[in-house]
Amino acid sequence: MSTTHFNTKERILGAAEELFAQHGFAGTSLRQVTSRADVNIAAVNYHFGSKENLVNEVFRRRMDEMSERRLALLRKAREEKPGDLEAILAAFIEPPLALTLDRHGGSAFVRVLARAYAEKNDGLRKFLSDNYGHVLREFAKAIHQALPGLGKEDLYWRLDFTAGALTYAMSDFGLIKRPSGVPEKVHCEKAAQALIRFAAAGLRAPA
Amino acid sequence: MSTTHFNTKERILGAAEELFAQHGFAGTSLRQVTSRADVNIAAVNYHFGSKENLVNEVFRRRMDEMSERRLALLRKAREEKPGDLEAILAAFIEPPLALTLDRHGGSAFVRVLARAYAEKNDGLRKFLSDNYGHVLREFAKAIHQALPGLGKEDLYWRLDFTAGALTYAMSDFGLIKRPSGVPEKVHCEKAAQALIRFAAAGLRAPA
DNA sequence: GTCTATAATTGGATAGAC
DNA sequence: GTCTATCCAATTATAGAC
Repeated sequence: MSTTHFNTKERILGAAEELFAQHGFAGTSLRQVTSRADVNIAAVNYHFGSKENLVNEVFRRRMDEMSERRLALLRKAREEKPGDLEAILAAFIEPPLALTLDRHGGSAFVRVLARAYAEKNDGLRKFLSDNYGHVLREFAKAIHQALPGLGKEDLYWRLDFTAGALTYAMSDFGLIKRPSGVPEKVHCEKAAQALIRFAAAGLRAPA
Repeated sequence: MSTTHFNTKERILGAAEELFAQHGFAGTSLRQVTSRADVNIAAVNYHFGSKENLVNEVFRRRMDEMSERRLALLRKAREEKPGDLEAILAAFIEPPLALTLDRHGGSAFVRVLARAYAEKNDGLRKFLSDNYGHVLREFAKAIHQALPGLGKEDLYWRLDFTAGALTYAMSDFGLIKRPSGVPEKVHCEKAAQALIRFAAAGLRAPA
């Protein structure tokens, strides 16, 4: 612990996260990373072994926390408001959106996440599916209980649509740009509320 | 015209499209492209001048047709079924999904499109926004007329969510995989119907 | 239009001193 | 743990023969 944020390893992770968000994984060179982190080029291989492993570690650092937060909120929602679809969706949506408000570069990570969805092959998708796939399955189970009338196939389609909408919204693609008068925090809360309403209505649509 | 599909230029475009879908733009080298297209390495610079321009041309080839098809269907929907939200959404969703059924590599292009959304800076986003942004604005207008009660801000949010869901669904990320017993064509039509229902319900949600 | 050959640069990774 | 220096493979791009 202690000054984790200022040692070499953390500086590399932070710089890599920002550059991956901006230029993608293949589009970012280790030289750019070490230059931005203001560390020596050899440090990345010393601490991470390879570029591929650096990519994985960039994910692990945020995903572990985000997944636990999602599952904790889901557990709480199922206890306190059983069958409440909006509460389930909030548990899914809020942790990633909260990252965009994080003081320390979490905002870059949500765009890195969007990148990951576009990566087709490579170890990365397997890494994510292996380590965090159970989270998505847990949410599928909860929504199935909240909407027992919805068939499995439609449920999966609509979950995919929801994940796509979330990814898109998180990455400030698209039409919506934060107006300069509106604070980031307010903008994010609006996004979360809008998405929960949209997805809840979509999930409840007649089959 | 004539044998456009078998000359060098078209072969390069086709090979590039497939590789871009699989490995991204930065992750694909021109040598991979020319190797798969079975043309000489120098041909790509002769025909396209640079890698960046090749990327743009890969987009132009499909986007021109797709955008015209979207606008034509939208025009038809507004004439024949004025105010019919589902018809508007169908006009937006069907052309890209139809590409996945295209005999000649259109299926790769939809994944290339998803890649494009993840590209943050670069000339590509500007190229797409400059050349095809008016299509999205046209759909925004149509939906605004179909749902006059929906405020501008919510409309834009929900349009972004819809575009995200579409992108995600097109790219076979996520949970849904086509079962081996189901033909591609049936799978795509199911996806389109499911998405139209989902998005229509989401757009109609109370503010 | 297509080829060979090569220039000029940049990439990931490592060896070895400190 | 951190540095310099370097290796070696791969990249984009071009020059010039055919």
